[in-house]
Amino acid sequence: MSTTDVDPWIDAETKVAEAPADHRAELRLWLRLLTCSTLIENEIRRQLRDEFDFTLPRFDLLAQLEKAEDGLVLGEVSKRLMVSAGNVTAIVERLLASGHVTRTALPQDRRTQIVRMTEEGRKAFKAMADEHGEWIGRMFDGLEPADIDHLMNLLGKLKTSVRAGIKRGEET
Amino acid sequence: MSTTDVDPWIDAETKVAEAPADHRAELRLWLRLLTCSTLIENEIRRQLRDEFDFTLPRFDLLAQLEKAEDGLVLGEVSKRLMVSAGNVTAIVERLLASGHVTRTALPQDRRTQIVRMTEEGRKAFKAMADEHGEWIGRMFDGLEPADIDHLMNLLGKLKTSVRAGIKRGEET
DNA sequence: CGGAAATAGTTCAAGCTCAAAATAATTAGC
DNA sequence: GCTAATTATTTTGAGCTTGAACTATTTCCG
Repeated sequence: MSTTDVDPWIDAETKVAEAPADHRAELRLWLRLLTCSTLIENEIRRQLRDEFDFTLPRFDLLAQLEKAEDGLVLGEVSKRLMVSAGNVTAIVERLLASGHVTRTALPQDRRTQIVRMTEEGRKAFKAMADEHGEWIGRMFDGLEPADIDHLMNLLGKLKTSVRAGIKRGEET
Repeated sequence: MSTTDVDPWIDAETKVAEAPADHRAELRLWLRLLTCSTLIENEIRRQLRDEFDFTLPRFDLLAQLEKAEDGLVLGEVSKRLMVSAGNVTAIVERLLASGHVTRTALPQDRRTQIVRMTEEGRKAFKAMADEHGEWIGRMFDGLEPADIDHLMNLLGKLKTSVRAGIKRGEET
């Protein structure tokens, strides 16, 4: 039924010759990777909602602003969060309404909007980020420091590989 | 500035005594993990859309049905995909409209609905799954077999750790 | 048996997400 | 200087997602 039953030597030969590679191991790895991030992401959403009545997209946007001291141009936020520009517009709209950020047009180029955290935004973010660190710490608790290091390296390698693969895929 | 500069012996002592752990390395790892899955997921969405005019949630649901020969109860799909029940209802509704699946109430318990793939659904899924494997293969191309093995193990460990951490977090 | 509790799904309102089209402002080329 | 192309963002329409409230059905147990 499956190629895993047959002699590995023959399998390798036929595979190269005619059979399309099945990428079984890669697929399993992708599923496991997805499971991990879904588990973590869902837990963060839940906690953010229960503890702070806040959403993950809003938190993620604030996190970008925290890292960049002098505010960020909308397009830059979109790029960093890997979401569409229209999406950023909508989230900023809501953060504006809740008073976490301000939006100002750049005088020298009135097309571009700069988003900045307000003082209250900064305070609220700090409280959430502290807890957020605890949640992550709790979920990653079963990993040794060496595991963390190793995962960082391997995922770095994967990131590079994925970027290259996407580039190749776009040319099609 | 950071605790990484100081003597590790002193650091460990103060950390336990008073300073809240900052979980810096864990946080960086989580961000990298998230970047990887977002990159991969976005690419799969894009290809699914461009090549087949299909969405990832629909594809994921079909993938669950493919694995389970005799159809699946809605609640089981919800659990496996880690999404809400209402969400599954909506996606099944659309797959029903496009003819990829059927939905039948179980005679012995009329509350439960069983979803099954149709012949056309199975055919459409096969075509997409084949391509899907190629996309994954391309993106994971830069990883050695040993890397894949290693990542599987480490992510398995992470998965266990995360599940345990979530359980501890729920008790709060 | 008969009502209370549990279980399986659906509906709903709000928010997130995208791609495509539209708008507005700037820059480039003649 | 004036039009064309480019750039930054917003708008729009469709689909995904959630938690909470609701409906329908089954099970529990007195």
